[in-house]
Amino acid sequence: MKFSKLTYSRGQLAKHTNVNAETIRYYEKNQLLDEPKRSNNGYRVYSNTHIERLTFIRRSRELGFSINEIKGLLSLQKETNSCEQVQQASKNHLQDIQSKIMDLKKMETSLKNLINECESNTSPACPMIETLFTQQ
Amino acid sequence: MKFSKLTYSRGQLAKHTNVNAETIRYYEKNQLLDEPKRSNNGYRVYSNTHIERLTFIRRSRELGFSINEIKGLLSLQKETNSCEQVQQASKNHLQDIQSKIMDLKKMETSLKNLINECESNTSPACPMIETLFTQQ
DNA sequence: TATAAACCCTGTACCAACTACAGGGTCAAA
DNA sequence: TTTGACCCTGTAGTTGGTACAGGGTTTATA
Repeated sequence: MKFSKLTYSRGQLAKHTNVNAETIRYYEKNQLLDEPKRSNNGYRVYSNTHIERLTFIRRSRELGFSINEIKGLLSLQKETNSCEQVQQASKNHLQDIQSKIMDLKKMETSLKNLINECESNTSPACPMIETLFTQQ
Repeated sequence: MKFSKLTYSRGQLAKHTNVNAETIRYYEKNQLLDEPKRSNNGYRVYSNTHIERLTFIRRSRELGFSINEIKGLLSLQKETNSCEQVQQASKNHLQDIQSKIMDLKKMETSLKNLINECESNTSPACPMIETLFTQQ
């Protein structure tokens, strides 16, 4: 990916990176994104470095990394020979994702069962509601 | 499940239902749980009805229903012949869960691929970080 | 050239679903 | 009697943003 311009306003950065303009301010406030220079009128002036970094943040968010995890990755990025640590952090995160998947699959199964009971229901009471009220 | 007592303090209700005592106050403020009577000293006094309802709420939360969805279910519970509506609400919710599962599985796959690249890495740079910085 | 639209700035409030105080009052047991 | 475990209220913090309000600037168009 090549960048033709050298500087960008907040709105332009937003468009280039597919990140909401307000979110950019949020990332700055939360120290994910460096404070950019300002032009005479006080407007933020971003560089290609910001584009790269913000793209990294967006991709990491899409992978489900939290803001704090991304901070960790960004600090590792600066170090050499940090690949193992990056790997370890990612494996931990992978486990989180996998356990979320398992939780949701449990929900899915339980919910499907309840819906099936409703499907074959002939009584006036709803078996789903009944079960939720009485189980455990 | 049989209840031996007729009334409960907030802490006792919390223990019986496995819901945090502060959460009970939160549910009351958000109109999920009826305001209980008060004793002379101002303490909340709960009944078995509250136990049942709070159990319903907890079970529904465990199935991933939102507070608003639970409000909907609780209002349906009062109506007769609402089983179809309950079913429909649950099917909608099931779809939400299933799309969350798919999203997480996508994350899982991408993350696994990135970790595998790290595994076979011999260069000083971390391929995961590189990819996150440069992709798209 | 006027003016309107489209930006940019700041700070703050809102969302969900809780949790965790602070700063008090009450109650039960040793 | 005094200590600890409760209870009360209101409010702030959590996560990852989004959405104003109330201002200033810049750009496009009539």
